[in-house]
Amino acid sequence: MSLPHAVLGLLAVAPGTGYDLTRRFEASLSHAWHASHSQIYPELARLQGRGLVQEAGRGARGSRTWAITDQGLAELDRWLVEVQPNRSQRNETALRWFLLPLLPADQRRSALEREIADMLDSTAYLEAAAAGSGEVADDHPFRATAKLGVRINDVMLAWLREQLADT
Amino acid sequence: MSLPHAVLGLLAVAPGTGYDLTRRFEASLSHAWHASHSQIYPELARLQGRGLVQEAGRGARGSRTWAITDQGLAELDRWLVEVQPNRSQRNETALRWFLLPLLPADQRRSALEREIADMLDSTAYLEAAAAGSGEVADDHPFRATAKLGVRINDVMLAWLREQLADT
DNA sequence: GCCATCATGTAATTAGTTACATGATTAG
DNA sequence: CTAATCATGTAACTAATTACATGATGGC
Repeated sequence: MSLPHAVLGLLAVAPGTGYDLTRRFEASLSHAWHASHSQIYPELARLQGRGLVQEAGRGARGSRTWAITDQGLAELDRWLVEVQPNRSQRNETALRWFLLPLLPADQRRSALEREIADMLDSTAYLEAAAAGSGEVADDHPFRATAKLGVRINDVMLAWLREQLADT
Repeated sequence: MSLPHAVLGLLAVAPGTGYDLTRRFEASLSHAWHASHSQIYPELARLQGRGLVQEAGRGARGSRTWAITDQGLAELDRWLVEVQPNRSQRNETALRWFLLPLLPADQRRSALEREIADMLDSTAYLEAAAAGSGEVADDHPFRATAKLGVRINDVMLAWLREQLADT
């Protein structure tokens, strides 16, 4: 279970409110992890209970800003270094691409065309992130993963076009 | 929720028992979807209830062989063509790579080295699958996704090595 | 006879989604 | 004044994991 470490990681970059974290999951972590506010608020409470985050102040509209503690940083490092990652994955896109050969040729072609269009959208989005569009600090190394995403998309796009040509 | 369609897809390739499907998830679908037998048996019962699969015979040790029905094939096609895929994902590897810059340089280097080793293992496995190692029928186009996996791994490996060089 | 593998299920728990519920502030 | 956005939470439900439970067959 990686949600607590995703939250710790985002708070290690900068403190923030639950609402703020929800947007940061969406903006900078959407290719790696997804979490909605209904998961984030209870998780912040649990992490506080474990001493890994603490309230760093309250703002307007009843907002609570959270910061990672030294214990939280230690736990994040431990997880990155010691815990062997769970490589099993569920990826609906990969599942679809795997099953696409089951479709008759004409339906397969139109499905491939839709996938190509979606992939172009995704690449445009990641290129903006790789160029740095304010979601994270300007020179933050996190942008490296967006660049990786662009390269992976290029490979996937080329593959989709080959499949289309072969159909 | 894609589990029912993953099961239908595997049964569209060939009929099989719940036990058999469990192994096929592991062998040919592990890069796209993961499911254990405790999910598969109840799912087969549900699909039977919806008329999308049917029992195609019983074998030794109380085994039940399942086959997809025409209704099941129609549902699978409909899902592939009409349902817009859920692109939100959770990928622990991507999360780790995203958070790696938070580690001090020496720990980051050893973490990157471990990732490189794991990636080489994964590539070896996928290359065997792309060459065709009996998991699916010999000329089955499903092998195309293994080839895509190899190419993606190449890009990821190059990226990891760049990160290591920059650390 | 015993161990590996084949084979099927259920129960308890944890994780994640969707829906419900409420209220403050700000820009137009 | 009103709509968008900021802001936080809980409840109900669905999906997935881990643990429990049992038994057959085949090779050594």
